[in-house]
Amino acid sequence: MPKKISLEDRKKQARRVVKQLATDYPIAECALNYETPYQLLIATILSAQCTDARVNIVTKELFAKYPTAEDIAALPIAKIEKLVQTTGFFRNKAKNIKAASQKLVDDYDGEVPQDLEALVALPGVGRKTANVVLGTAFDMPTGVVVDTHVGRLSRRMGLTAKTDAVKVEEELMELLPKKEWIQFSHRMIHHGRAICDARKPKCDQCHFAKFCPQVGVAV
DNA sequence: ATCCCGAGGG
DNA sequence: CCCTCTGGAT
Repeated sequence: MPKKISLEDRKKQARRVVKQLATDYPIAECALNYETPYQLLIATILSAQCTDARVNIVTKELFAKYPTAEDIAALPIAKIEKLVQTTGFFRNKAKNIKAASQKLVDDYDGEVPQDLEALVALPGVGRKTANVVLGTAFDMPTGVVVDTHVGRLSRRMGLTAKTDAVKVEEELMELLPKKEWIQFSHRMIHHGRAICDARKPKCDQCHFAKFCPQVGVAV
């Protein structure tokens, strides 16, 4: 169990982290490939328990043939399953992608609504996916994207002790100014993939090591 | 064997 | 709260 950290300490630590993130990752962008908000929505649904590199391989073919909500809503489930098979959870993802696309066609003229409640009401779209779409495609941050990387790094760096993603998000929203939310998530994800990975974090190469409480500690 | 830009259902 | 869904990568 991680020990409890004071709010003041966590705020101070958050400022260090934000500063180092900006230094190490001046360009904070989404690693998923997409041309439209709809495509980002689909790519983000596919990214569950899958690497972004794998998602990009799958969406390259998917979006070339079926770029819009109308296109995917019209596809048979079996066809979608085959297209997204290598991203894992393919039956759930295929069903959700078709149903969400159909709902977009029916209720929003095939466009993606710029509203958290409306997004979360789409099949297969939870808080994490909705935050990604609103923050990245529409530049309308409604929260901090907390995926497996953001959660893991936030715990290792002493920003939170929570494991539940919603609670981690609440604590990060307390620590970070709203204008930092989007870049923070993208940069933390980059750092999580490149240096601070789950199995063997490269602490010897990590610029955060000088203020990271987890350096040299089994995580 | 463990983890990857989760969400839905019980 | 828990469990389930899944292939790919290391």
